Amino acid sequence: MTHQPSEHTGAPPGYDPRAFPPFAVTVDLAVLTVRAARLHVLLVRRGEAPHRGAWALPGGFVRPDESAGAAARRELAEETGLSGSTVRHLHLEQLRTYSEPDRDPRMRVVSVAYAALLPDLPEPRGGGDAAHARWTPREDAAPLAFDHERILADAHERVSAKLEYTCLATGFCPAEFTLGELRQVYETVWGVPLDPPNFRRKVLATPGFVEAVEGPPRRTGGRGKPAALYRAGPASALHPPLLRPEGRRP
Amino acid sequence: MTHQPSEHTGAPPGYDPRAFPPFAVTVDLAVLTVRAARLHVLLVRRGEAPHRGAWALPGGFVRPDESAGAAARRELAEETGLSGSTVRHLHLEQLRTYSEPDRDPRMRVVSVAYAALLPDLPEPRGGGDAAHARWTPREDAAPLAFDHERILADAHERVSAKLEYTCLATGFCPAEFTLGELRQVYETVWGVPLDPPNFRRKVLATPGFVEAVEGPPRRTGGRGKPAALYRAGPASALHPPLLRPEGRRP
DNA sequence: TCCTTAATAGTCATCCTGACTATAAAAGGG
DNA sequence: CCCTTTTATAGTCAGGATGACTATTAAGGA
Repeated sequence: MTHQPSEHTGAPPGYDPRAFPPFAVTVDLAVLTVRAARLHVLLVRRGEAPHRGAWALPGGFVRPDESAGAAARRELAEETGLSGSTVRHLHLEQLRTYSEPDRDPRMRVVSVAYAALLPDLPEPRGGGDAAHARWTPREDAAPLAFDHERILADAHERVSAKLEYTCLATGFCPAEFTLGELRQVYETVWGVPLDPPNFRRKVLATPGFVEAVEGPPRRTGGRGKPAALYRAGPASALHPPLLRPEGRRP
Repeated sequence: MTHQPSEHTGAPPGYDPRAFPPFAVTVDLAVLTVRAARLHVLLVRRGEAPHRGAWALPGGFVRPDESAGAAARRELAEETGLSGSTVRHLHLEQLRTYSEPDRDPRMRVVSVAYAALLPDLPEPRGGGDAAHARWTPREDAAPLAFDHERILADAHERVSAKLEYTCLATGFCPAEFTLGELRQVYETVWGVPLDPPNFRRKVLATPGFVEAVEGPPRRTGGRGKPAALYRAGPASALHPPLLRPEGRRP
């Protein structure tokens, strides 16, 4: 990137280097969490045209002195009210960039989309007036403004895929969690039930995925035998991967 | 996205919707091919400051009326002289967007990077004055202008990963190819030798990956027993994946 | 003709996974 | 207090997939 306009770039001859085509650059965030065994996404209600009153993914303009990733973290902090330290450390994944010329009816805007995973469910308290932010079940997130349904679908697919070969799932969990909760994350994001013994075997057989927490098997909450607690381990990748059960042969 | 500047986006209060921060948007292309059992990348020599005279990835400004993907295809056609039809059909993969504020010393430029795979080795004949385009062995592609070494590294990693779970490798091959040539693609991109019988077994066991070509086992070229010919099949994904031999346990 | 090279056919043991069965430890209802 | 329900956890078992090898076939070159 950052090319000089010149003949071979396709710019018109005699093109002035400073007279580049002007674009606005924004970020859009697909912030996901697992809540009550359902995948939720953070949505805001638009207060401005176009799509005034419609639900949309949070986002905003990239400022002149920050990268798109920095803008995404700033917007995330503003929308959720999470502490700077929390936002600074959580996983932000750049999805892709959407640049169709007609994405925005007012002007040429390209948007860099990010996906973020949040542990539990801190009700969003927008930094300023953002009581307009709400957790919405993923399947209820329609219609959305602009091409945000597409972005959300891409985010969902990317997260589903990354669960297969990374330890990302622990990002959906609190600091200490049970294997049942971790399994719930997979089942919720993938939308399929998993066999508890097999899931347990696989997770425990992957070095560095999770670490046992010493204490008693406290923290039941519901019925059933109390489960042991684990925390996220140092590993970041899964070898071999934990594949979605899709190629099922009966 | 395409957001209206407003208080909750982080824009200054009273911000005028049209006075968005101005950015230039470019595309950069990591065009890869396998040539003489080595991975090559298409580089151009810069004729303008900054980095005048340095090698760089081909690319250029996105025009006001085209998407980044369309700009990438246009630039690719201009740099390689490939036919419009060829360029229109080959696989272009959006990598990610690079937006560090200091990427370009002259102005604020964000660049959408793409990776492309080309079959054999059509010596690049730039559309206009682009005799400045050259195939360069991937490991010789340094130093490069701007952050292009980083982009190239990201492209290499992305392609390596996609070879594992997609049929992308056939994109490096001509219309008809031998399993040895296909294996060569994997070995070259991954930089590791693969066991020929095992590779063959895996490829043939994946439905739709390749289809046998009827004719005689023509097209030898070198020594050894002549190999049967295949063409790309209809499948696009590999289930289960063909994983890189990295987690080797001795 | 002998040697080298590369494709292709098989073998074998191991690892991983999906499908199940069984046991343990809680909560809740009668 | 006993019984049922629920969830966690321990094992078992067969089949598929893979890595490591051996063997055979069919060219080219010296």
